[in-house]
Amino acid sequence: MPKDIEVLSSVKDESLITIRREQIIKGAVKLFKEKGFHKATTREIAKAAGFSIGTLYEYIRTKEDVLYLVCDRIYNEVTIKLAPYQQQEGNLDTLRQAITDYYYLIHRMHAEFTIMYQETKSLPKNTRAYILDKESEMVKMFAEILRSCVKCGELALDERYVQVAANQIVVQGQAWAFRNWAYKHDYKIDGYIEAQTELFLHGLKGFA
Amino acid sequence: MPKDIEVLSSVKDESLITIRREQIIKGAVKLFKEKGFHKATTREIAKAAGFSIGTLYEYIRTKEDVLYLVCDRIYNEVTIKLAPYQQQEGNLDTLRQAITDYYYLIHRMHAEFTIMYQETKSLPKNTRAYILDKESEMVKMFAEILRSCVKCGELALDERYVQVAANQIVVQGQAWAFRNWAYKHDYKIDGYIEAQTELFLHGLKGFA
Amino acid sequence: MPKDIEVLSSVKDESLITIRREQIIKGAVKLFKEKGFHKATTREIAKAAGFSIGTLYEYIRTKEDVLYLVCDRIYNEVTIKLAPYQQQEGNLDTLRQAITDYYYLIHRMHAEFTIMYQETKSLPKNTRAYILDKESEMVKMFAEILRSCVKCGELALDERYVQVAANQIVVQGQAWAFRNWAYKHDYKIDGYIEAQTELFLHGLKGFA
Amino acid sequence: MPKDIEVLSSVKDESLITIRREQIIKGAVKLFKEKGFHKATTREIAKAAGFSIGTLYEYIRTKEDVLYLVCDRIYNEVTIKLAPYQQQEGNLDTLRQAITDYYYLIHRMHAEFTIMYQETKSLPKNTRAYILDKESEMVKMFAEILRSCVKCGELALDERYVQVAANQIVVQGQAWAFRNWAYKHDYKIDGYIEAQTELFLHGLKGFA
DNA sequence: AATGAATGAGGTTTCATTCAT
DNA sequence: CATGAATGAAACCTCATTCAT
Repeated sequence: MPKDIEVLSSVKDESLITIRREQIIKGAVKLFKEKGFHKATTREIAKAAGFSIGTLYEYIRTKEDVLYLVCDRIYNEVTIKLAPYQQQEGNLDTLRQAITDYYYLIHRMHAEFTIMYQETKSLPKNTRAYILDKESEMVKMFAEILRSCVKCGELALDERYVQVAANQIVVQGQAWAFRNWAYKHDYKIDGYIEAQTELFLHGLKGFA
Repeated sequence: MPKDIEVLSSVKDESLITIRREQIIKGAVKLFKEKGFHKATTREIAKAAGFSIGTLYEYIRTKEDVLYLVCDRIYNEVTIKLAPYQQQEGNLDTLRQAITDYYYLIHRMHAEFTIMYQETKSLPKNTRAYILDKESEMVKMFAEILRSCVKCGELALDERYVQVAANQIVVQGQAWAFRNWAYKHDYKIDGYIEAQTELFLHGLKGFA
Repeated sequence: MPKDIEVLSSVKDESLITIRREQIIKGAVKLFKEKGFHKATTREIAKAAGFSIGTLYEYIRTKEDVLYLVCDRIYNEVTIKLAPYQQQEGNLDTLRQAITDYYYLIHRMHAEFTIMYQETKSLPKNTRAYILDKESEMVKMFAEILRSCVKCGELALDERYVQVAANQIVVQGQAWAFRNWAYKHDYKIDGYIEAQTELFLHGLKGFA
Repeated sequence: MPKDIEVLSSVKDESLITIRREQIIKGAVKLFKEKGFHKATTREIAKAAGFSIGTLYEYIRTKEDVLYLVCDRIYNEVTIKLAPYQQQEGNLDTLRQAITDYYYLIHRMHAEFTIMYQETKSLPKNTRAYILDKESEMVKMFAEILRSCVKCGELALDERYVQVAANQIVVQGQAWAFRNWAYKHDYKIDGYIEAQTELFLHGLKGFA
């Protein structure tokens, strides 16, 4: 379990910090989605958050902190959403439900996911590692569900391929966000989830 | 078929342009891979290419041109590599072969693919559209092969899902590049190709 | 009446803007006089104004803005100085007085006038048009005084030539600034004003 | 009499130098008129002249040389045109004729005159002094004609004011070029010459 | 004599960050 | 705690000039 990374703030009042960071994340997501992390200036971020540049720097230390805040937010939501599925015996229905929940979450937060996806490399080394750790955990969670399904006999998936399969679930979910330009004309989220799920389960050969 | 976008050069000698652009692409790929497009400076690009900043600007007009050159290069290679598969009747073997060729190409050019993948949004609007067009063509090509397999009876895939499937092939290939951190401990490219192919064809349920 | 052109500033405090712009104009005039607009660098302008390059750009948006600021300043002063003569019945004494006031102003601001005169073409199109408009207004003002003199019988100047005459007054005044190298050995401003006035009024033939 | 300034050339063939310089001047005048000396690049100058940048530098040593070539050309033409009036006894008719010749020349070469007028300050010190010298000579020539008129009794102009008068003739001529925007709607060159001449001779008071 | 590719100093402008108020 | 003016390093790009061919 990755250790939390603290974004330092010179403000003492914790509840205020929460409020302001909320504003920062909300403004930043909108901005980053429009123009990307690099083309968004700190002044614009402050403005989008609803306060001055000086105030912004009371709650973060560098521009990269803002990006981290956004990424961290995503994984917090994911963690909350998928908590029920962790360390629990499951079957194919559990898997289907986890995928559905995960994909809907991505759909709801597609702006955030796209940003994370495209700007991760802009994070400083340590925070970047932290984010990748979080992502790995998520993969691990899906891997566990897959193993559960194997254990209870509903799936016959060789252990060697559990990793690819779990990664695939995660990637194809994120693809709904970062590759939406390719899907939006032909699919809605429900159809996408259905198609992906069936493809996973039955493969091309058995798919009708 | 998207119309080519010309990167203007003030140098007249076409063969020299080819040589210098080659140097630019090679240097830029290395650099962008290391620090990303935005953190790489034009002077560094020039240095990595092996000449002065002034010379660099004899062969491009803006920094974004360099990124475009890199992206364009990728699709040229892809087009060449996958040309044999275009507009041709095929079966499951054809599909397997196309996927294999495509994934090996990505493996060989993983640096380039990662860059393209993460920096596409930094391209100016028109070149960005051009690149997405190229990507769409590739998806379309895999879609056609899939339809061929359906036609010749080796596959039973409803037309409604051809799009997702084709996109999935493409995305999972690219994932080998941009998500290598997740795969490199457990897979080599051959194993990855094999696993992906089998998953596609037989799905989780029938996979052993 | 030409509409004012706003030079945008990212600073909000209006009075501070006034102060800083004053510094900018003062420094720039000195600098432009010495080396001309093109050879003066923005960094030098900032230094001459007494602050950093970053601060300079808080109060202007482009180097051309500085030139515009200088030109605009001149016409503000001219407008203030010559306001009493506008839209008012006048006679030869009025004319003499207006010329005298105008020429003294030019003398006092000869550096500024020389700059405006030589660098006007460096202004971007719209601001350039604005400046020429202002100049036209000034000519028009002298033309009106001339017409007054005709109306009250102190002058017999055909309407067809009012334009040249008015322009001549303006040009010869500016010549004191931009052509000072030709006059400074033989004239002081008073002698110059006197000579010009008499030449205008009596011509070469009657001049003694 | 100012000593000629040599623009060095690495080409030996004198007649070729003459031809090429002609091309340079012609191209440069067109270019400078359009965008000014500073915004015109040497490459553009070379292109406008009809040859390569390398060749351009066979016939000049610095960009400023081009400007000097243009200015020098003007005074050569003026000298040729006004040669008949030098060191010769004259009367009012001589004066009228000299002015007319001079103003027509300016009209014909208005592009060149405007350039010289606006870019003189961009010349390096020594060539600039040379050009101002040439200008002074011209003023002196008109001054001499004026003195002739006084001597032969057709004019009653105090010696103290000969300088202003001569300068005025020169300046108002140049104004036709550099201030054409102010005149072109109301005058043609003939009307302008007539108006100026009459104003000079009879002044505002006696002008009808 | 003509060419044009190469050079790099230096120009303008941006923007993350600080700090006095 | 909030503000926003000030800072200056550093980015992108231009262009006068050279020199090998």
